[in-house]
Amino acid sequence: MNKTTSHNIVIVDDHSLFASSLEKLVNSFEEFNVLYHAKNGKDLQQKLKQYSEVPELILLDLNMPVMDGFETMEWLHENQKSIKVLALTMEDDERKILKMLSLGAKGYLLKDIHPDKLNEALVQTLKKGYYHSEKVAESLLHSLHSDETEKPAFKEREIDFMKLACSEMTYKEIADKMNLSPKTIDGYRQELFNKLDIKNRVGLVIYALKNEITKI
Amino acid sequence: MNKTTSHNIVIVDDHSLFASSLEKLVNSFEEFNVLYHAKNGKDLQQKLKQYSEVPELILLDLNMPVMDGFETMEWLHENQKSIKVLALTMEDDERKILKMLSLGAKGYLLKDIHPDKLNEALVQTLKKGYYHSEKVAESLLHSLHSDETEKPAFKEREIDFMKLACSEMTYKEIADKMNLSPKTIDGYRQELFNKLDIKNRVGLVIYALKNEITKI
DNA sequence: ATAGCAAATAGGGAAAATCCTTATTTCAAT
DNA sequence: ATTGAAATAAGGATTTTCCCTATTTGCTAT
Repeated sequence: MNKTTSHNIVIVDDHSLFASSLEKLVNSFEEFNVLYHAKNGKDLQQKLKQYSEVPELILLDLNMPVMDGFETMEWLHENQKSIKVLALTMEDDERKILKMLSLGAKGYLLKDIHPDKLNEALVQTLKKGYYHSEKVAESLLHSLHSDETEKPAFKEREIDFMKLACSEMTYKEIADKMNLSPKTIDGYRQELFNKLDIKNRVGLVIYALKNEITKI
Repeated sequence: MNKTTSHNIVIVDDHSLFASSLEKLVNSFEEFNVLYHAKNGKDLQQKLKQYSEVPELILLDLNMPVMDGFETMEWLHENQKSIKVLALTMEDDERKILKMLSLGAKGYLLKDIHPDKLNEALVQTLKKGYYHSEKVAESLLHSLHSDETEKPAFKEREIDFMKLACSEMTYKEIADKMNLSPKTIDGYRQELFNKLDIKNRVGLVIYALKNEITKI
């Protein structure tokens, strides 16, 4: 094994089966070597301290407990700027892609990528500094050209209200819970109905779930 | 390599990166060898025909396009009874676990399982005929002991109504769409509220989405 | 055929949600 | 100090939803 040309990689993913499997795959690539893997951002921070060898590149999952991919990316960009990061996830959600790239990720890979493409992505990221799969590049172009206005900006209290609206509580009960008059809640409701172009509470619930304001 | 004690495995998963990675991992286990992997049930059917060697065991993902894990399990149980199947998926949804086991799966693994446990699961399944992780066993016990009655049986029209209720239509509009009197719709509504122990339409929407009566 | 039973229909009235307009307070920037 | 935006909230009309109860219709088992 030619260790001199072997690049060190770290995998961050809460699914240990996937992480371990991926480690085997990456190790099977000529030029790459997995140092270790971490369960989440916190675990990564600890392991970066613990191990003297610093990886050149991190493969980062987004959905993780404790400290997710976005928080982790933010921290890495602040504290470990020399490490290149590729996001690796199931979801091709346009907003998430943009968010990760804006936080400093060098690329965004989907988990249904072909193994050969992963190798290529790793090589290119180290060589050119970035990599984007066709699918992701397409998504980005689409988001540039689409004139559908992006998600409207919500105020904190509106978001709180939306979350509570996705329950069996009446507006009066929601008002109590938020320590506001029912009439204020009615104002939020009206404002949201207008902004989102919806007709009733079910429309609001559907919007909140589709846009992951809340989960059920 | 001692091929005589090596058991043949097939992986069915639409995420080729995961499938390829998992293949490396399984191949690293002494007693196991991956024959090939398939993208979904249809692909598996074709490959089973194509290759003369029949696997002893299949690792089967649930969420796949074209032909999902449930359909595939059903087909395997009908047509390839000698092949043992382990479901391998992210979701620890009790109903899905029960459904897979009732369709004849020998076990149900979660993708956050530790690699060593996967090896153990494969060994045990071939030796004892089944394997269940602690987490899944717990789920099963819970479902046995929980006296919450299982999903109530819905009438066709009730299901139609529930789907339409997950929209911005008023009950009157739903009645029009279903060619029924609004009062009949109100009857469905009432019946469902009682059956599901919910208070209002938002509760119904949440139920329908949680139980995948409909999707948004 | 007929008793039984579920599905469909429906009335009345109360409660909640919706809609529209307008008013007050707060707080920060000029 | 004044302006202006954001948050809060009231009045009041209308529609939708919710709940209880009752009748009619149509199928099915005996």
